[in-house]
Amino acid sequence: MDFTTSSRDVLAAGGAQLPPAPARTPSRAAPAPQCVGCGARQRCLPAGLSEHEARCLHAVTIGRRRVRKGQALYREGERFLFLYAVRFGTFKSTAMLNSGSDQVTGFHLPGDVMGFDATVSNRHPTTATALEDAEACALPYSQLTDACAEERSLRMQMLRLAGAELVRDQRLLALIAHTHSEQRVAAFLLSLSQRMRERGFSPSDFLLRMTRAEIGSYLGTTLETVSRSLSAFARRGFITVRRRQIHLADLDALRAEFETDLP
Amino acid sequence: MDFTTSSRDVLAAGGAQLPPAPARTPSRAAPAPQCVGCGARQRCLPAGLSEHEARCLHAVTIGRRRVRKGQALYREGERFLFLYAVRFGTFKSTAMLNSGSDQVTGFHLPGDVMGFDATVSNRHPTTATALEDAEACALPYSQLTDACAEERSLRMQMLRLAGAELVRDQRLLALIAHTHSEQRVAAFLLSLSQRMRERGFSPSDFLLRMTRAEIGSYLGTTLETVSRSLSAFARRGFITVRRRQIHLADLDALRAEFETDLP
DNA sequence: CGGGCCATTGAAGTATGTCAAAGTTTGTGG
DNA sequence: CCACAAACTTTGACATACTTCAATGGCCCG
Repeated sequence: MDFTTSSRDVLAAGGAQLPPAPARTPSRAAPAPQCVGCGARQRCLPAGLSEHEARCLHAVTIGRRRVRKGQALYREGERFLFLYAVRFGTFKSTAMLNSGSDQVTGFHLPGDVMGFDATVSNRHPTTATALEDAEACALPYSQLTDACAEERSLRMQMLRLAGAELVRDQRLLALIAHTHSEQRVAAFLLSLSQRMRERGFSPSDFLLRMTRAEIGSYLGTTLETVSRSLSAFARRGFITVRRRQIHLADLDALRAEFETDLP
Repeated sequence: MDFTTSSRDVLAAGGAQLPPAPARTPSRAAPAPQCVGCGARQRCLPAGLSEHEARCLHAVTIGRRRVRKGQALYREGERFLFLYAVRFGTFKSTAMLNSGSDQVTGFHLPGDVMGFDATVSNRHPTTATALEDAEACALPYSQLTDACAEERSLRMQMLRLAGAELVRDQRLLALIAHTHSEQRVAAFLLSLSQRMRERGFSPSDFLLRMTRAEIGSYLGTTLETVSRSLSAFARRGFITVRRRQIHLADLDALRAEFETDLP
């Protein structure tokens, strides 16, 4: 990890943590057979693997699951059989609280691999819901761990992806535990911007696929506070907001906002 | 995972999530050669593996590292070479914030395996410090992933341990994001109590190895609030506190406290 | 085109952070 | 072994960021 920028990537997705691809294949990951032509390939499971190394994925039968907006890819409590890699679209992960309400634990963009948290109990501890029409690859966990026997680099990639999620959660924890709400919202926007950039989208203009309430739940605050923070940023000229449409007019100002007065 | 009690194990350590041992060896995990005689064995890496399965750990040279109170086992930014399994003593994990102050990201008891968060970047993103004189096993990560080639169950155990930490962080996140400070402190005490029980210590009488400030940092609040919460519990007769010595007089009342008025 | 969801904004109440001071324990060095 | 210093904890008073409650308006989808 590049520690000089770590403070700016507080909420970066797991994929953002991957080291650069080996020099041999500088700008694109080696294609696993089923992955050829997938737009998310370079941020997904085969990322960073050589062609030879990715060959062991031949043995894995990868299914595709189309999910409509609002529908669940898997639900809390379901048996754990697959890891899921986002092909396109956006997902949220949620966990039910005692009270019955939902806590949002993550947002997932193309290339993200979901489901590592199910390895403990063989049940999914969260529900994954599509925030727009989306598609994911279903990776049979059993076959995947079998494939790991052959290729050391795949073994390490699996643990790396799990570790990436761990780091992401730790940073979110630090953010929520130690900053004020405006800084959290700023960090959220910066993180999303960075993830959009990494996926080839505009880092300064994008559509929020989640509601203010979902952002609030994720950041440990209320929808009103999120809305007020966005309005405050807009008033100060950092951003333009119109409903879900976000334009980041001054990324540096936003970064400064996020870095100020930490305890 | 047992979902009926999940709400009570909010902060449970990774080890707490392991499924029961196979019927063949009901009450003790199969010994890896170096692990024979280790008190933490049943909650550690070889937990749940059969004797045959644990044999592949032969090839792993396990070193022991003695650490005095206040000293670091590894530091943030150091190269990632080993996972560490706690033999005895208590550790805290901390990450430096922008401001230079430390955020506590976890407490680790015997049997806990630390370091999975380093798999992403090949650097430790946190510092592990002993809260009392302690000892840990250093597991060479490279050898460990090699050993995974042979044994499927070891591969799964590795991912399971990483996933356990993930679940723990997610629950802590939900706790901090969605509860008031007294509930967090109650949950912290309950979690510690549970972890003590799992390790064969008294679940109702134990010594806190961490300061109020460290608890506060971990729970996203201040040392004063932690102190006030403990005093409040004591005043209501749920617990007795004397400095670091804790006696849980009424576990059920504490659970009720923790479960009340979630949003 | 209408109903429901979503977002914005205001006003008021409150939990908790902050500042401060005193007491207690632990550790250290003479 | 004692004495002093440093670190930790407790408790109080005050300030404030944020939640809560409420009302309005806009947008989208059926």
